[in-house]
Amino acid sequence: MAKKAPKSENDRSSSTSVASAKSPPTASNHQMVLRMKSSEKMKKIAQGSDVSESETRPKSKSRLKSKQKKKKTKIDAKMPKKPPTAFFYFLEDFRKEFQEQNPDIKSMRDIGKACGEKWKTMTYEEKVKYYDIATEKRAEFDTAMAEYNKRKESGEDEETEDDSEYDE
DNA sequence: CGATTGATTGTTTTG
DNA sequence: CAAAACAATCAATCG
Repeated sequence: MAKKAPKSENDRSSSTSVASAKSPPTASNHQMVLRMKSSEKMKKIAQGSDVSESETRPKSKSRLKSKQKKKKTKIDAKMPKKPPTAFFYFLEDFRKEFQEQNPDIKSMRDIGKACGEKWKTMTYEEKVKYYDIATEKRAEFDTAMAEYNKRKESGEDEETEDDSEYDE
């Protein structure tokens, strides 16, 4: 049911393979552990693990304070930027549809909310599609990070500190 | 006029 | 291991 008709868009080859494939070429170390954990989590969701309504909602305190901007983690001359997550990819697609279905909506905050809800309703298979893309992206990112780490180990005396980074 | 917030979740980063 | 931060996006708003 609800089997999304194949859009004959097999550019990504068999992406509907679900978790069967799951072949993360990564093998860093601690990172791998974390990644594996993620997989476990997904499995949990796939099996449909109840709910967890208690979603800490700090309302606006932490969010406000956080402020996505503010390079606190300076250092980053070569620090690879974080690639968009699966959710973001989904957003890209969803955004277009959402705008078409809701041309009245203007901002993304509304879309984001809608996406979040829909995202939760999406099944693992559907999400996997985006996960796959994100995974690929991360693979590239991993390489970049390897160099970044290397560079750091090689000689990170200046910490890529160009100018003055004395607090703000 | 410019920069920032705002909202979503997922990965990244660092301690 | 855990928590904080940030990733895109774009409209609206503050200064």
